[in-house]
Amino acid sequence: MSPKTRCSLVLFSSDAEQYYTLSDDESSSFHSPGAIVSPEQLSSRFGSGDEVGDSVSHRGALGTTTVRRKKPKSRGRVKSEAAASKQRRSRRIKANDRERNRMHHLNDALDALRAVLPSFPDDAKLTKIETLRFAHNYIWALTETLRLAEQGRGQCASGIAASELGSPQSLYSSSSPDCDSPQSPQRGLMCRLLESSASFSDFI
DNA sequence: TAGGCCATCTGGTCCT
DNA sequence: AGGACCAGATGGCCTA
Repeated sequence: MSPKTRCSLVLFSSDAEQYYTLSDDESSSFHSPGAIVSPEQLSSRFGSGDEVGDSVSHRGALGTTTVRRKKPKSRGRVKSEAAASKQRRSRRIKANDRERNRMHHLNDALDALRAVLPSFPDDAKLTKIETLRFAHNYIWALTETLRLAEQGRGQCASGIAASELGSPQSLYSSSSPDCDSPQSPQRGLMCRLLESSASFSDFI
């Protein structure tokens, strides 16, 4: 499935792989939805973490001492609240960025999993839950195939009627495979896979 | 149009 | 303090 176009504002950071998305109220202060904003604009909007902090630490022979900067007599509390707000916003943006990357990595792993699962040309891309269920049942089917092969029965590659194959959707089912049923849909599909899937044959 | 799927944001929690 | 992980909320896109 191709990435869907989103209407939220996308911000590019210095890292080409990273971008930020702002909520509607945030993006409204920039340009129209979908506008690209430079890192300079981003930092001017939210500030950087370096701006936060009102004390300086020194390391000396007697240990670490902290020298507090003189607070301005006026606006002191207002400024610190603003700085704290800026810092929270900065942390939130960083956390959002990490979370986005984390989910991208998770999706990459799901794509990798889809790539090793058998599929047919006319099949639509599996959803996330279908991929996990398919993988679960596929592993079960492989295990069963090996077990039967070890028992020397070898009856799987031929002689399975089409009516026994079951729906491919059955592999996406959330229900556990029926390990005791000799004619389970999973087994039928496994036979179908054995006969038609080159990648699966390579795997075997 | 309702429902499914998805990406993203967000706040909370746990861990280092 | 900051990062990883999680679950809930939200809104967009797509399809029956």
